[in-house]
Amino acid sequence: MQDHFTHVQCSDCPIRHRAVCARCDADELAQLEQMKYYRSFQAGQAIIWSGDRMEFVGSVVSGIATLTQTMEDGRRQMVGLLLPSDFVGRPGRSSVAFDVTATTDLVMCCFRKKPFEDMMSTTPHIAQRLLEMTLDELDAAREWMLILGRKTAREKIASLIAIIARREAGLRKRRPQGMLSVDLPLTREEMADYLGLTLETVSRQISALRKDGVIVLEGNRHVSIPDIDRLLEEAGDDSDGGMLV
Amino acid sequence: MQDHFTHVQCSDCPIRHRAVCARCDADELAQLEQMKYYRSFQAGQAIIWSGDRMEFVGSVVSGIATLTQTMEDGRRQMVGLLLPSDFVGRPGRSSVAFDVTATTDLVMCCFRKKPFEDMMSTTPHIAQRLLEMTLDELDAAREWMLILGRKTAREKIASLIAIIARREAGLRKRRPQGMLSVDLPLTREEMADYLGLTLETVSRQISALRKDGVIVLEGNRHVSIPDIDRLLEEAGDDSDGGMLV
DNA sequence: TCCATTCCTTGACGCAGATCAAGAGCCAAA
DNA sequence: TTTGGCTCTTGATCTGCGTCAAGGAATGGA
Repeated sequence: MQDHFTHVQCSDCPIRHRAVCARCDADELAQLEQMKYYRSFQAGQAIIWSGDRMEFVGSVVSGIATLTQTMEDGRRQMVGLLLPSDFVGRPGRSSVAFDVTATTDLVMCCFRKKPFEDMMSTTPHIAQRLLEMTLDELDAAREWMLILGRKTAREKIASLIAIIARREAGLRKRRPQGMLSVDLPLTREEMADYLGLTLETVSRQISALRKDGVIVLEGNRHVSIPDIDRLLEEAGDDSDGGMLV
Repeated sequence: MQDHFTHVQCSDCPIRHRAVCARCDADELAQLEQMKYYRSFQAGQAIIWSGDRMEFVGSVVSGIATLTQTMEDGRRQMVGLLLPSDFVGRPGRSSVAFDVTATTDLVMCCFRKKPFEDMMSTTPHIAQRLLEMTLDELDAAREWMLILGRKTAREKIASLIAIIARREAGLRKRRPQGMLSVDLPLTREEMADYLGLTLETVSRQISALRKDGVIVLEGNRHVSIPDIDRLLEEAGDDSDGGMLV
């Protein structure tokens, strides 16, 4: 069931052109090839706990992970959603501030932290790409803050579906044709943690969007979107801001 | 009233050791010195509008700016708070996604975008420092997401005061002695935009924290904190997480 | 000195979303 | 086939915060 990835050549890697190594040339890739190793995680398994000493950094190759923060009384907020090619870990700091958890079976391409940091200081291509990725994440976090702070429950759900559709579209090569459709990679509870809601409210709002014809459900997890502009309108986004398609 | 900053030597600059230029050596500083210029903004004045073409990047030298996002119907969320030494602008992208506004009189040290980008690609010290600063901002954004998504109004206010106290403490050299005290650099409405609340709720919760002795007000803007641990407890933070003092 | 403006506080009331509760659908193990 | 464990849906009720409204305090300009 689970891919094995005992060792894949970087040149054959599915995330070769999107990950931290995207700008590396053949020499640099060979150097990374030396220090990398693959690691698999099962759905639900912790990758790192907040406060843990972290001995590696790396990229998600396949599967989905979440970054969450939990308060003492159990309230929980998701603060990052990691798809293939996303980077895990913070160079220059010994521990993480958030829990990282695999929500599906997942494979990571790991680098031991020290050699990677050393390489980063001598190889501008890596630091440059990591800066670019971090700036993108910061933009996404800020968009997310608007959702958390100011949007209604219905708008939050519509926004989440739009975001997932956009990210899925970005990962695939081909243009989506026909009706746009998305597999939600999260349970209702995880969506609630993403959006600062309860799982009951998530369920109710999904039902409401379905009744109103904004989305079509096939099973619990699969969503078709008859009219993407309608969805973006429900999300409260500028009609042009989507840059989807 | 307003500082003039016609031209300050980098070596005398108050943010020399915290800004994007922190790691630059004398040569690199001389190069930056060539391309920099100062620009002043009045309280309330826009620095850049969302979507504008941006012809410069730069550092806040003195004063405070906010980064905000606004929905079509006027709902507004602050997504960044810029204090002296913070960086404005995104290398490698031609426009900004957020409104940047001076909330006090403010001085920026600006670099024209193109020469700065060119220098970044040849001077690792700048890209490295910018990466570090961006990672810090991302951490702050994620902490903020927990506040927006899961905290109560009272916890939000306590968290904001704690954050401002922490950042002010970071900017000053000397250890604060005696009772910790903070000047709120924001109006009630700006605090509301920061926290995803209304200004009325902000006002009510500040009054409540005052009545309960968690904070002491002197005027509307000045807050003293008799017991920082009590404040952090009210903020819902781990007692140890503060790293203040 | 007076007035206008901006910022802040406080009260009354309503509603969106939380909480509490029950049960349905689905899958895997017994 | 039954049982137990998830995940999800839906209903009833409660409550924290938003909304609407009025007025106070501070500041600056005429």
